[in-house]
Amino acid sequence: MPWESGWYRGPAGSSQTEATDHARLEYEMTKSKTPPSSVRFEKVDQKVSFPTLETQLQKKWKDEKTFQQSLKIREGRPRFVFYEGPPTANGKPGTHHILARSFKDLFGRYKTMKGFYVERKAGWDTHGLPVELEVERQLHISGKFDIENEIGVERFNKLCRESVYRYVDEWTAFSQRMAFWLDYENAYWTLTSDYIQSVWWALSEMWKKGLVYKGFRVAPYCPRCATPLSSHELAMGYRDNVPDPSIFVRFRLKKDPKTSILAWTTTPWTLPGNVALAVDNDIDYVKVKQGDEFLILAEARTGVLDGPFEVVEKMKGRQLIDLDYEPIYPYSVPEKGRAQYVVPADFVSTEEGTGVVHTSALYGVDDLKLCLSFGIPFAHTVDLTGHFFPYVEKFNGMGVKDANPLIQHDLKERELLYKSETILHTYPECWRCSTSLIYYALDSWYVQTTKHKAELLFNNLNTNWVPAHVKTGRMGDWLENNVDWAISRSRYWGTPLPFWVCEQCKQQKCVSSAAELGLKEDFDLHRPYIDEITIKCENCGGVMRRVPEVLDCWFDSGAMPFAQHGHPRHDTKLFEETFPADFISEALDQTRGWFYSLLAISTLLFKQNAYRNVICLGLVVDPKGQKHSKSRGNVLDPNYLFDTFGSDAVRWYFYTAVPVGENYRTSADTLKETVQQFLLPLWNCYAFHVNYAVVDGFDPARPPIHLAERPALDRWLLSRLAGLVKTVDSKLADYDVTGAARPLAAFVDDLSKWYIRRSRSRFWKSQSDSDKQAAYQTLHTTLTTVAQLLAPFTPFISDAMHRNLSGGRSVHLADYPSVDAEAFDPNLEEQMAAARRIVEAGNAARDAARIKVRQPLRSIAVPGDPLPEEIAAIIREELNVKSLQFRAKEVKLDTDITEELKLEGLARELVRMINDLRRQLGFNVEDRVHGRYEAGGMLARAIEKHADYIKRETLALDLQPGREEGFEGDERRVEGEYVWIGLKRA
RNA sequence: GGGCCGCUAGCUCAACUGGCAGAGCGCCGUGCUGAUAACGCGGAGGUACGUGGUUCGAGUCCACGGCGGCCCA
Repeated sequence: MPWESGWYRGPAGSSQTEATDHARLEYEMTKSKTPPSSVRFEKVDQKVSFPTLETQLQKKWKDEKTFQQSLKIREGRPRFVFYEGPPTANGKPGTHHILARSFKDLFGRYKTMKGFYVERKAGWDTHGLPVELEVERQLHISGKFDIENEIGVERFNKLCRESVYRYVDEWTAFSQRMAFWLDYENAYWTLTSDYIQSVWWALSEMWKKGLVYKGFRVAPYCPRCATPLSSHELAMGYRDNVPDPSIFVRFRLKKDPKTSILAWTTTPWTLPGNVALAVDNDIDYVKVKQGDEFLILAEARTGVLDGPFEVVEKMKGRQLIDLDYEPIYPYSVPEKGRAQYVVPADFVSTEEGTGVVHTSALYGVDDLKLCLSFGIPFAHTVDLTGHFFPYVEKFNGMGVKDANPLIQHDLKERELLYKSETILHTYPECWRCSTSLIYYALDSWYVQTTKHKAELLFNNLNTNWVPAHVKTGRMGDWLENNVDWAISRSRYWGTPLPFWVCEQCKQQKCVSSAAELGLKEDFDLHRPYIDEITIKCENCGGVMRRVPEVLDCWFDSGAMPFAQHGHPRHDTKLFEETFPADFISEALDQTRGWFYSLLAISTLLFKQNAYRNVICLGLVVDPKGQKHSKSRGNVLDPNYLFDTFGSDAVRWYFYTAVPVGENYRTSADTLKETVQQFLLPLWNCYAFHVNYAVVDGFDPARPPIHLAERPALDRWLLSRLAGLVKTVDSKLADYDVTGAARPLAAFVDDLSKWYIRRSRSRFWKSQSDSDKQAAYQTLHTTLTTVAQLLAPFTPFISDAMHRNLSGGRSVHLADYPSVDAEAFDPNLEEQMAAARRIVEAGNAARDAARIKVRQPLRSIAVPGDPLPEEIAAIIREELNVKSLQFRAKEVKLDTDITEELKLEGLARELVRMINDLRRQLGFNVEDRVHGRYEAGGMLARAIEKHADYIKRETLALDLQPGREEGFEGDERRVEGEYVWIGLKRA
């Protein structure tokens, strides 16, 4: 690994820190208001290991309590309110969790640096089916029967609690490793009594408004988990190309058994529950003859018939209404009431099937509605675990899916099966356990969100979504199709529903606190303990018992704005100060999850949304665009990324890689590129500055050289910097992270590839003049400012830089940089851009002429308007030409090399050779040397003529001909001639 | 079946309101280098998913279709 070695070498050795004499500068000191407090830089190792650096800083932050300090210095300032969407404390954190946490942390730090007080309370979502399933796996049990009869609810919930605690520790370590600053010590947990009671309070408020009701409703239902699924859970489990039977069944008419109505279904197991057939009044139906049998079906659907047929009669659907047919099974209808006849319905279509819909009251949304409206009696044929009841004798105890083929077989034997096929369609399965869902009618508690749909839409409209299209697209669309929120779950580990029902008079009551039940504060409000609490009915004096269900855990997390503070039992003021949130951020799979539950609860209780700004992130996927999954084996281990590249690299990747909202095609290669393209060049700029500053004893506390007196290159950089500060700050203010981060990357690129490239000699030259001082001051200001700009993005590397550049002060306690308007110089930036275009053309011309840059040339002529001399000088130096003319037709390089130019070129070759030798011999950049040489011809003349230049560039005190004892040397070929150079440290 | 997003070089991504298709990585050549495991210059590499339309002019706007992702049903 290239960046594997340690970072700081520790305090540098005295030979390195000792400022050399030539660096003792005489500055034109103007007035100095404060006595300069010298900053002593620590030497920086170029070969940095970011992971090592990060763990060292992590420790430092912990020891110095930097996070707490950053809050303390903003106490009393206006708040910026952030809500932490609690991760489910179940399962290990993955790379995709770094994404949302990077964005959350970014704004916490940014707003703190902007002077806001940004409390950040961690939170853990601790209830719900995922936790239960994990415990089921650990115990090797499965389903409600095992939990209730083998383990017991008490022990089961105890294990759920323990499981949650285990994962929270892992999450905390993970979050801190990626520098996600939250208050972990005062995290909110959805399982605490305080939290539960806040949730109860919310439910009781909704109850008072008449928004909570119990319904007998058909819902997607997992027979394995024995619980209905909410619509957002349902959304997670659709699977394509699920094979299912597709069968056509004869329903023989009572008055004419040779004639059957043909109905179609993909769920044979619902046939024992058949209570009616539905047709559309206005659809055209036909009676056809096949052999000696007659079939009735929609005219448009006769294509489903096998073999030839003869139409013997045409009719409208309404003519079929009220026809009685022979029940195909006797199980589904109680003794009283009329069933098993043809009814009209508006949901019948001729797009598939036969235009006749088999209706089984309890296993379809439309079915139940229809039966209720016609008063058709019905009874369940399938129990809560998806098995047939004993009175369904033929299939007693069978699971519904297993029964499908048997039912088909049975119908076939009785000549009721017209035909059977298999179809592939999209069908939902349980998002946790992958069991095929069934639609099943059962008791369920609902919050009537549809009553406030207009408000939900309105509040959403007043929320700032990033990216913007989510507001009216994904989220708006979802709200338009709002259905009442099914909040109950027939499970164990969750907030118990605080609803008590009287055994005698069925009176219902919603409780809002433990005290109301006469319970002490330390009472565990979970099942099974809460189930034992009864209260006396105010209506009839009877016994009220709690309903058995627990709460959808999305309601838990959606209640966090107030529940995290125990509102209203504790600290109502704190809640009011921190509602609504200024900012939240999660991945876009939360549209139907947390984004919705926050909006819904806040709208119902407080008539406004719980968040003002929300960043909705894409997903982390593999390089092919596929979602990470264990079965595909394409999971990226976050700890591998942390240990290999560091968390700054991962964060920076997420800020810059794609526009917010898009998916991240992530791999080790993309992270490696991030390090090489951004972090290493940044670090190298910093190391360059510090290491020369150490040598030269640069003191940043000295009064700054006035801007106007600094060279063009410095003024250009500071102008670019001013523009950068403005851009980054305003983009962050707009929650445009990519728009802020990418210009930062471009700036560091310019800094490295142009400013430092063109300024190197200013730093290593021996003279200590104001030009050198200006270079140091410019670079120091720039790097310090860049570190501050970067602090919210890459908190580790920026702090390492900032501490060393500013005498140990953490960047996270600094203010965010403000724009130096004086430095802004668009004209100069344009000139510099022109200069760089000229340099590009000039280098290309040199390349075409095959003349190396070390060989000085007399002149170059370029097109375009003249640039100021200061800029022209930069171009001449970069292109190594004596003169530069403008307004030429094309780039014209004078390629005539005179002897004088040749000698100069050779001198420059020798400088490079000597410096290379210095490096080979392990000399430090500031070491003075003695030099000896052996050369002939042109080379000797070059050395003689340009001795001063060579000595200056190589820090040689002397350069004498002849070999000598004690000089280490090297023989090389330069321009076809041999030369020997020997060096000795002075 | 519907909604949203995307599709540009081998890969990852740019291009303000329509105005000569770009960068980085990778590849080849070459140069430069006492900050850089870097950098400069040149080269190879493009049917901008397809079709049709609007326009003097479309990667960009419109329509239809395809593919991928997410969501809804």
